[in-house]
Amino acid sequence: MPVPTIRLVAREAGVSQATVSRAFSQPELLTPATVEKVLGTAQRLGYVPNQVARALSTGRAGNIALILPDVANPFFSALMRGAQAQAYKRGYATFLGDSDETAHLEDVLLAKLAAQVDGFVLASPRLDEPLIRKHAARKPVVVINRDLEGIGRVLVDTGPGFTAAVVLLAGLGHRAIAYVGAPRTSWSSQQRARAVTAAGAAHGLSVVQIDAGRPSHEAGRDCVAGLLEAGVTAALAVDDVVAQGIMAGLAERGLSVPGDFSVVGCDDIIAATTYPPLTSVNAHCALAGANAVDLLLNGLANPTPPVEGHVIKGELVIRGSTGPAPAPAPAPRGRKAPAEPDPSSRK
Amino acid sequence: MPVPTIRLVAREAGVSQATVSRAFSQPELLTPATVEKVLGTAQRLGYVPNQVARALSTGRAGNIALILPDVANPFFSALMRGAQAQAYKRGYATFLGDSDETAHLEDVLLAKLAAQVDGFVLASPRLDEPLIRKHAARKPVVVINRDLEGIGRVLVDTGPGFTAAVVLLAGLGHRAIAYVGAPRTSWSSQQRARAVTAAGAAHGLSVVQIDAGRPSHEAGRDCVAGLLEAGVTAALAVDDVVAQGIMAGLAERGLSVPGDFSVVGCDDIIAATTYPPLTSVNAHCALAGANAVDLLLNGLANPTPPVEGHVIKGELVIRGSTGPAPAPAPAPRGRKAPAEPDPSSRK
DNA sequence: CTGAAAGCGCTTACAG
DNA sequence: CTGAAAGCGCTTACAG
Repeated sequence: MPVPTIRLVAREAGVSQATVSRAFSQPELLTPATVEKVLGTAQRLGYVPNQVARALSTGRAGNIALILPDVANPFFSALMRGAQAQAYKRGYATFLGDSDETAHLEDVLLAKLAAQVDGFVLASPRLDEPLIRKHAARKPVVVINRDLEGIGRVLVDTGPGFTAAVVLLAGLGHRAIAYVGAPRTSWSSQQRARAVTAAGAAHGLSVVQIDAGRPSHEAGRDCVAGLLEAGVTAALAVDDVVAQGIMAGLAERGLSVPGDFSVVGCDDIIAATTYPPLTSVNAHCALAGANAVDLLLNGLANPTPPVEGHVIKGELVIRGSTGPAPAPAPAPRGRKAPAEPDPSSRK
Repeated sequence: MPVPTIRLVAREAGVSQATVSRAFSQPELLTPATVEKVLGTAQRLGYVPNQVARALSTGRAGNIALILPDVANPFFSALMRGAQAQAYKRGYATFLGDSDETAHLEDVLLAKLAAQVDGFVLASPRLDEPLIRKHAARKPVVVINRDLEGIGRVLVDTGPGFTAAVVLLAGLGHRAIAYVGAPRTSWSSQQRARAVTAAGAAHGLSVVQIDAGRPSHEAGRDCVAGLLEAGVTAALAVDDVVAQGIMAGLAERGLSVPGDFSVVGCDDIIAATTYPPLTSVNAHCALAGANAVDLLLNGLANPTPPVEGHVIKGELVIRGSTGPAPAPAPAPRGRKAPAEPDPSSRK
């Protein structure tokens, strides 16, 4: 059963192809009666305008593409959900390109999809700046969490949230903390590292930085040895996945959170579901995705779009993974220590 | 700067459009010298064949669409990752449609994308059978986790895994267990419920069924009251997200896993990252996605594709959320009980 | 308000 | 092995 085309509808409705076309794209040019007649027979025939033909004719594809490093990461799947929903609302379909954290694949995906989309949303691109600019020169591009002058961008400012987290930890008596980050290429991680360093200095905390590599649960777990060696009592992680990994690594060693160690994450997607629930900086992932799509689509509608930078504030959400600093075990001080030996050694 | 078209390349290379076209799509029909000449000038001009025009002309889009109920669910994001990667490998781009667990949106997405894709992968469709068949009659469709005669499908058979889980629990001394499922529309949930019921009967366990509604962390947490009321000592959940929710609900009430209660999940994406790590049935999500794409694409290549059903076995992975049944508290039995009172009440 | 016709950038029988 | 030409299904000035 062949798909009905505009010709068939025109013939059946007794009008020209142009009229059928207008009934769908510019009904205000037609008599209500004509519109109704055309739409009616279209409905009856199951006709839907062919997007491909429309795209070739108008030069507008009605599609956008979202390129991201890893859909399996909750931050990006939440972001993708927000982006896709918003694009759908505005009549656009969404391509997904997963670059597997690779700059090269990102480049290839951009090139391959260019002809089929009206614009791109690049979430946390791993591409270097010149290449991003090259693609942006050919097709409208909005980047998320990358601050490039002259390119539309949505930035989730998690700095204040991380600062608040450091203040929280300082207030709880922690003196030595760590920031566990992703590789240098990540704008977000750099931003968070800076906030932690600055806030730590301001509150007299010593701060060590650890690079976990590709942000994953394993990466978090694997850096626990380093954390303990460094003698810190709290860690702020680049995201919740890494934070959860750190908690798992601590649990493996019999350390409890927050009793023995405090952990802070970021994104706040899985944070409420971990055990214990993570204190985390909310990154408003879905909103970031939706805003990026809006920025892109508004730019398309506008002949000379002003380049906008949209900033979303990420605030701290305090849950159960942060608590008072543990009393230092190796060198107990205070007068009660000698008078009250460890109960476990009593027997 | 206008995008170069086939005409420009033809003129510059001193050949016809047909020759340029062939140089890209069927070079074996041309002299190597001609191919080289054409490709050279194309390269120099920055020419890339316009996919949209090609699609209109050939009727082949070079795209597929993946429709799923919720990208934010780890099962589907993992599946999407596998599908997208495989499609890319075979030269296809992937549209994502998130139906938000809604049959209607699924229907709309199918219709809107139909003209732009060569086929669909429907993961756990919420659509009723007649509508799925309607769409399958127009465009090649492969469904995942839905058993529809005559339609290509990939089924993850988690039945044996759930059976193994029930056997495990029975061996650990549990006598009353629960299956916490999703709504009736889910083929997977029905399959799992059947396996649990059958295995429970075979091993003399009493089995209660609880419907958690839309599978989510909250849904899992919310059904804990019902679980405890029902007097069961273990729960098997439709997926890991719900299982994790159940663990959270138990923790809220001061119950420990697996000490006081055992929990089993399914999918095995987040299972290794929860605390305690979940005993779970591996659903091979990424593989399912990749296989579905292969099935679809192989079908496209084949003039009269044989309808295949591809079955993936899901096996049980035992971790820390399952343990011996707790001794029944209200009616302690055994001779030692009176002789040895609870130590905590001693003081 | 509506229609006839050209054109979007390709592909592909059909000739030669 | 290569070219001229029709056609894919729309949209949109241009007339009327």
